[in-house]
Amino acid sequence: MTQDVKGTFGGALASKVRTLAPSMTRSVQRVAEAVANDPAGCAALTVTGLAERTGTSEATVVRTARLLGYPGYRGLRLALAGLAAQQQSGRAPTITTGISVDDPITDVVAKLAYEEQQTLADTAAGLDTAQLGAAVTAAAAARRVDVYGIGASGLVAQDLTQKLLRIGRIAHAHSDPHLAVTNAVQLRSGDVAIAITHSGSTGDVIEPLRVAFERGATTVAITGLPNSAVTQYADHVLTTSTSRETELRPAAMSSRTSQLLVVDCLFVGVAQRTYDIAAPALTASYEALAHRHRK
Amino acid sequence: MTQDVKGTFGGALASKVRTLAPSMTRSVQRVAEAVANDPAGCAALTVTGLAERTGTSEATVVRTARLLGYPGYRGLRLALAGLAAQQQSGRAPTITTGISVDDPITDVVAKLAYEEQQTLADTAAGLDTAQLGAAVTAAAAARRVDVYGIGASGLVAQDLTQKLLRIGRIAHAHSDPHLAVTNAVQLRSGDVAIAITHSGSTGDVIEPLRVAFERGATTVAITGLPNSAVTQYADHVLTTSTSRETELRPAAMSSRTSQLLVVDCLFVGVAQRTYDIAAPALTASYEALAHRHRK
DNA sequence: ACCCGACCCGAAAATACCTTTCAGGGGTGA
DNA sequence: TCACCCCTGAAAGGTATTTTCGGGTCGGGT
Repeated sequence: MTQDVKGTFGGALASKVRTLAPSMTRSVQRVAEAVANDPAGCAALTVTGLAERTGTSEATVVRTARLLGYPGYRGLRLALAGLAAQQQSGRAPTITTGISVDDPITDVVAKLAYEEQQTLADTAAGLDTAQLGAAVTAAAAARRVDVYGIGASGLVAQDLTQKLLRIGRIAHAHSDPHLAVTNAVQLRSGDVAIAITHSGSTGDVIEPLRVAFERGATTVAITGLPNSAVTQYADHVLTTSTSRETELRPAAMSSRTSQLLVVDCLFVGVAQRTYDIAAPALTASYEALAHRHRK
Repeated sequence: MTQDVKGTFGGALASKVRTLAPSMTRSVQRVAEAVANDPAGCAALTVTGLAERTGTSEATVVRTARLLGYPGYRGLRLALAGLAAQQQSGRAPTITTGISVDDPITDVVAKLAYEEQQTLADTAAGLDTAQLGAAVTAAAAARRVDVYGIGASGLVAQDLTQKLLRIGRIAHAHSDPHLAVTNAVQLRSGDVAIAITHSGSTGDVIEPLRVAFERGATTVAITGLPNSAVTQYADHVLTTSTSRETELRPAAMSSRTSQLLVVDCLFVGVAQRTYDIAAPALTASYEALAHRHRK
């Protein structure tokens, strides 16, 4: 950090200092300047501290605060803290670039959070609610729901399954391609099969969906590429966002966020449609867990 | 629940209050709520004033400030002033209430996306980067990393494991409590054990962490309640945000988002520290998958 | 050149505020 | 029912802030 770049902020306080400067005595001016140049730093100081830093006395500091229109140093300090916060938050949107190797950990957190937020916004914007509604309707009425996913998408599949089970739906997640196909054969009209694949071309996931499709089940594809292979066997296609991946943030990471949002929407939708069953089921599972923790 | 209008702002402080609320006593909670609901108003009050307003004593106010992570009331008050300033400087809160049964599907998508974004922001704001850095350093140097998680947290554990494996780290996820303990016994100094539990009181997850802790491994807890049981065996605690859950959006959902962000940060951090190994490993796994899709 | 008045300024007293200690009270589990 | 623990507020104890006050300096007048 360079030494006094801070001085150029355009707060109301700085202008007040400038206006009043001519009518100030030397010592008071020193204090006022210090305060205008580094609000954040001064906010952290006590009267005594600021007096020392400016080479003056406590009395002078208080006088300065009064002159600037505050009831005392306490008031000035509060205002300073506010300024500091604003200053800091104004600096936040400097996140444009991706994550690089030498980013400090603080930046990593900020950037990741920011990117995931972007992903969520993109997904929400790009989601076809008509398709989603259809998928929800089908899932809410289904005898059973099978979900296929492999690798990172496999976890999303399990997440969906866990939640559907919680609200009394019968759901299964399959990561094993063979078992998936074996189970898909059991499906028939009125059942629902959901395939989750970011690329849309994961053979191991497409295959069971194809089987389910041919057996007459309602099929749903959650994918980032709406024109990919998987969609040809899908009655409803839910599109996840394909945000750019950087070297340190592989595709799996952003696609997962996106997939989870879609899956959550699906879940909440189903819960709404089957509220009479879902609500007590949720309560029951909540209590069961609470009991477990208590013991 | 009271129906204060102001209470819906999404500051880091509000989320911290929510996070810690369960572990708070009545009086402290009263103070915390007052502070979260009206930062600006409280910033203008002295300890005595705030004590009177909340019908408690000065001691309690100071205790609350400490609990929220400030050195004393002075610190809290400064932070409050900052918040107040930020709040005032043009912020359109767009108060979205929770999701209700009769929301159309379009609203569900929008609200879910918004809430998850909030969760991300809160998590990022509340994450202790020093703790995170320490955890990263330990994980980057570890001989092996074991991750414990059950239920929804189990999926997060698997997610972390998958990613660490991708960059050449040796990692295992355990959802089976018995196997987890059995494996924990194998750990020793230089190894890392990570427990993921939202409530912080999941016995099946605490137990293996305790074992790992006693065997001399570096232990990390990822939890929403930083004062909970799990932290007593944790060298480093990473706090996830506890956003309010609604009936249709159970805790598992928001905690998952939060946990995943933390896990991602951990992953990226480790990838940075071990860049020479991580980068080629990522490329290799990417190509292996591309090849698989092509066929 | 000297004196006088006005005004700045900082040391120290006075006060307000914050923090800590301590003992009573209420709830909980045995 | 009893004992225990932990929360809680009253009051003592410490800082931080404010006020007071007297020394010092400077400019103008004699």
